[in-house]
Amino acid sequence: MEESRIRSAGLPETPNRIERHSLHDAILTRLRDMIIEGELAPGTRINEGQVGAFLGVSRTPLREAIKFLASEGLIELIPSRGAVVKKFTAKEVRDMIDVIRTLEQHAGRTACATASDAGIAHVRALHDQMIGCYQRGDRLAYYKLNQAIHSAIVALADNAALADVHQLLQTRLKRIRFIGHEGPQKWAGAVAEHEEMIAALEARDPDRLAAIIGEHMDQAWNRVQDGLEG
Amino acid sequence: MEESRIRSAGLPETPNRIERHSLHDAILTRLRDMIIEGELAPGTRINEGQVGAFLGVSRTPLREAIKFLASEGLIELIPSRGAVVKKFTAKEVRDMIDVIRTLEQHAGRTACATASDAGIAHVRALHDQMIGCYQRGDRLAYYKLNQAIHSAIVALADNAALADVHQLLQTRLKRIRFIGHEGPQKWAGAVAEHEEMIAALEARDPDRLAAIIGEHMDQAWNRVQDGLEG
DNA sequence: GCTCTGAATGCTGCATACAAAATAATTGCT
DNA sequence: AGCAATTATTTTGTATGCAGCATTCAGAGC
Repeated sequence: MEESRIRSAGLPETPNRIERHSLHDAILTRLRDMIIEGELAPGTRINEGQVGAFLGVSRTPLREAIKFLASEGLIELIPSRGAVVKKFTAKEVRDMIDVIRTLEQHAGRTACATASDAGIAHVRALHDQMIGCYQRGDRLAYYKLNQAIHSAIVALADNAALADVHQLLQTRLKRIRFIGHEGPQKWAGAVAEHEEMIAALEARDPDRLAAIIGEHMDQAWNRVQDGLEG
Repeated sequence: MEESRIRSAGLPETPNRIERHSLHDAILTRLRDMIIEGELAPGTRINEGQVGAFLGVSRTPLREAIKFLASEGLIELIPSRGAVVKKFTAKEVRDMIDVIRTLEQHAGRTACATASDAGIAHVRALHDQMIGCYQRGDRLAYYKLNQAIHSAIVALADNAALADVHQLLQTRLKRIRFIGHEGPQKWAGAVAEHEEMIAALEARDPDRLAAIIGEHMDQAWNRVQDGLEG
């Protein structure tokens, strides 16, 4: 029962068909990726027919996924006119980073007080991996591990709501950060800041950790800003 | 490119097109209300056929609304088994309040620095109204104004992302808070705390404001806890 | 030449129809 | 009677069809 399903005739050769068991999750992830990677640029109106045919699914589950992403803030719903990929202004991006900073600082403080040694060691392990990526110059893997580390620190706080909202904003920003290619010296700086973060975490020094996170997010804003202005 | 808008030039800027999003928003609000008011109790499995018939809509837009609410965290999706109203544990509630405290404190600090006098005056006005509700013993109106005030303070920070995530958690908590009926003395305490909050805001004293918000959220947790156990 | 009007087209929003999965009911066997 | 297996029924998941709104474009009127 491999290919017995929908055959959208006459569309791009590459089978972009979806393989998972639940279409809902699959469409969701696929759409998110398409938005993050810029395949669906901000401001783009999502044509249900076209996108549905492209993904090889009918409009019904696609629309459900669109509604879900709309609630996540990646997509904007316009009455009787469908959905467009949300376009973020510079201020909105700065505001998002501002909130993420607040959340991570709070998470960090909590983590210093409550996290297990094993949990902290796990973050350290991720960090070591990331160092490897840096030395290898593997930007994509670095990028992913970077996000993973920030999420891991938030996870140390053991607060589902905190992790939720952090993840939400992180997702909204992903496309933006995906663009930001900092130069080598800034990259080195970012790595150094990470090193300091882990150190403060291992020392369980909440104020120092919060301070570094604050710095780190400021830098993130600078990098993004450069990327936005070109 | 100037978009498609400038057609009939003499008419009001915003066409009063209330409700052509019709069903989607309507179902959304209705479902949220049903959940908040307990008509759909936590843990309840949502039968699409029944609920759809009850609301007088077909399953298609209902499912879209369910997906939306799932993304908001009010509903949980279980593969091939539909949707159930999310049931929050005591820890989850405490964690949500913890995050809300952090967000409101940050909002308060920002507001002290950047809010306009008019904006602060508006919060004061809401507060005065709320006092009226308190004196009249109008719990429902008080409850709604209470939420409005907290949202207004967050709004003063002029940060859309902040407002978004705050609103998100606020919504998740609504049903819980809706239950919590504190006794008269606690109610009086809450009113007093609000008074202090507004005062600190008018004085633009960020640390004091943050401290009071912290206290206030601790109290909120107490009240909720009583409600959960009582 | 320009604006306005109205038909044509495409797309969204909703409902219905159909397929697959899960739950409930029933039968058959020990 | 108890339990397993199987069938029936309910419910979810997906596709398709249809009506109405929006956008476009052609032509009439100025």
